[in-house]
Amino acid sequence: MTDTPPITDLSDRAQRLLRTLVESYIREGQPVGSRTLSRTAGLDLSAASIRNVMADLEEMGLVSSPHTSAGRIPTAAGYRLFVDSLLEVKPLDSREVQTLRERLSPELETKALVESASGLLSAVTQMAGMVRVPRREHASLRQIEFMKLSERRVLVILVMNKNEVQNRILELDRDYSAGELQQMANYLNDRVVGRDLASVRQQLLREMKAVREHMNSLMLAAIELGEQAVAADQGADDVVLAGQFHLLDYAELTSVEKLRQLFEAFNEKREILGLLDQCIHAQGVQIFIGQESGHRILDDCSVVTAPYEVGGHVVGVLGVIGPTRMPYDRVIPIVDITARLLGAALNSRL
Amino acid sequence: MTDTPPITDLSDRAQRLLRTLVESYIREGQPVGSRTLSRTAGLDLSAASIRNVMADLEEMGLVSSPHTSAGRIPTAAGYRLFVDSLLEVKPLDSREVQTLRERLSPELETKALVESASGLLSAVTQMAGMVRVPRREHASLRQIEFMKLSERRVLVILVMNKNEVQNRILELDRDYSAGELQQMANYLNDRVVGRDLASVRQQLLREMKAVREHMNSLMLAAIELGEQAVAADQGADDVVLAGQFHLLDYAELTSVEKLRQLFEAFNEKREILGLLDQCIHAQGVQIFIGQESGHRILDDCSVVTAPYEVGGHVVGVLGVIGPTRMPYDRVIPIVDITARLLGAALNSRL
DNA sequence: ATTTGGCACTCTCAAGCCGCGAGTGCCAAG
DNA sequence: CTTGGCACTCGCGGCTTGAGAGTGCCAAAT
Repeated sequence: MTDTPPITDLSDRAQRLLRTLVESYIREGQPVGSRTLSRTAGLDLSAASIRNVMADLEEMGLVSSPHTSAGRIPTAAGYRLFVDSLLEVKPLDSREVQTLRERLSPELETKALVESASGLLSAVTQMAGMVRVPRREHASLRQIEFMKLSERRVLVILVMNKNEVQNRILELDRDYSAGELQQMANYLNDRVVGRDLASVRQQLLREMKAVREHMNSLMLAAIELGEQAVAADQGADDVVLAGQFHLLDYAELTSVEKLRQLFEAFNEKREILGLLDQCIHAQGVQIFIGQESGHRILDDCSVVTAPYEVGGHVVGVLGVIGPTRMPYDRVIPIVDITARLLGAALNSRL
Repeated sequence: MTDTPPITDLSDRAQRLLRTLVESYIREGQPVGSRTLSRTAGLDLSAASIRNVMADLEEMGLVSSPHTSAGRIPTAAGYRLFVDSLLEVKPLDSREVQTLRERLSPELETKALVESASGLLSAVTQMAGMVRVPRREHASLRQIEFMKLSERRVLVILVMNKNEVQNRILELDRDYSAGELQQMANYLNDRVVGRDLASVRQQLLREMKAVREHMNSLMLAAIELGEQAVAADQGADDVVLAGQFHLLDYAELTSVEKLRQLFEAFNEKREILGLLDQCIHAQGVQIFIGQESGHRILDDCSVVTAPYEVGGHVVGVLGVIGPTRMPYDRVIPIVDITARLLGAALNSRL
């Protein structure tokens, strides 16, 4: 009963010391000794007393020493406790929020908006930023049009909202006249407009089965064409990274081999995509410290993510990757606010 | 007369030795001593004799020794001479060409094609690949259509070729009916289709001045709208990079600070863009060794580029960035062929 | 019972030293 | 002109050493 929430095991003093230690290590990047703690923790204890506490903390697996006579550094568990119970999150000052808001203008088109968000995350935190591009399942469809390109090729135009238009080129099974295409578009517009892509797709599939016999072939073709048009959300399996190079600044990641692997992973994106997708259903900011993310390559890193919403649905995730000793008190609100602002920007153009 | 083409100053023997030295250094990455050269150059000379030649080469600034008792390594000038006069370019074997050709299928849309090219360059050479996206000035226009989105917003669709469609959203000064938009489109299609963007733009500007008075206002509006539509080739100022992480493998670039700057430059792209633009008018493969590129960040790198053409016009440049000791004999034909294949792929879908 | 000063101990890190190996330059003999 | 020989230089890995930082533990003090 006393070991699952280790916080109850910890005296105020131990908590205070752990907190000071973590803060100091995050700031300086160097092991913290008892002497330093006795000076900075404001507890008016001698170094010797502090050493006793540190020995306890070490036994609990919250801190460790790189070698006998270095100070202590937090372990992953130490960071975890720190983040969960000891951290005081600094609210961003309104000037910073204002800057973020300006750079995430609803006027931008989706891609630019996402790139801007990723760039901002990296610039503001001095770490790597990442944004999972928004899923479109719940984006509602405003209008659908066909445009004949050549005999069997037709351009499908899906108008999503004020600032976003998608188009796809489809290969048809036979030649349709411009008039036929217009009819098909009208037919589809009648029954899909204002609905979201996912439900449109479902409905089209349903209708296709239901009316196959007693329906004229043009309608059937229309449905099929519509289905094809809204089917694959191509390119949606993507994530936009920015500022990876910032990670070169952190000495603790300096094993060239590790760095290489990390950058290779950034290049491939697959792993990052998996990471982000796995926390798309979490509520609010989520933090993975060290191995918690489950991805080997990120063992020495921490990841802070937050989902963002449009129209009440989570449509994507964004976050940053940095060293485990990142300034969580700043990073957490930044990621949080950026997610809200990105959501808001996407939302306000529906 | 004897100093501009230093090749005439060099005895056959010296050339042979320089060549062997450069090849060996490119392969091994380590200073080459006289002993090694005497064994590998196939000249049947003792190490002592070779030392004499090496002293000459050093005096000419073609090689240098990192310290008294290491072997010699090529200087930038040495690489230059090697590349200009001593290099035997290996033709790619047809299997490799075939692979490249398959991955650069004309079926892909422009963006995918460019990304594929960049990825291939990096994967095949194990260095960083880069592709300047094609300019569209000379891309001919097939069709132009307008689609009304809301009162004053209209979607302009520019059909460029079989696999490429551009669209832009324009804000209008007044409300046009769907019929008016159709008329405008017809008017524009009559006079622009099949011409390239640049000349279309010029013509529209000319007509705008010429007919301002005795023309009905709809035509004038059509011209203005058309002008706006083809005006800015947005997003064309771009370059697609790939495989930057490969550069982490080369020990000679291992000063973390330099690497950081390099990756920062990759991130910003501006500098890379400048580099590529500066060699867009060169014919065929161009090589910058060390400082020759004029960009500080690339002092320890070499750059190999080649422009690619569509319809007889150069529309872009591609290339690779790697260490000065890159295997030029392989890299040069790879860059060359990739440029040709990319051009061909873009061309065959006009 | 907790806190503290003291002390012995451990370990890293930087500096210095040493000998090896690789390579050079030069010279005199071939 | 070429070559073997020889003295010399220099970087590198290994070893030692001393300083500094920090720990753990104990006995005395509060």
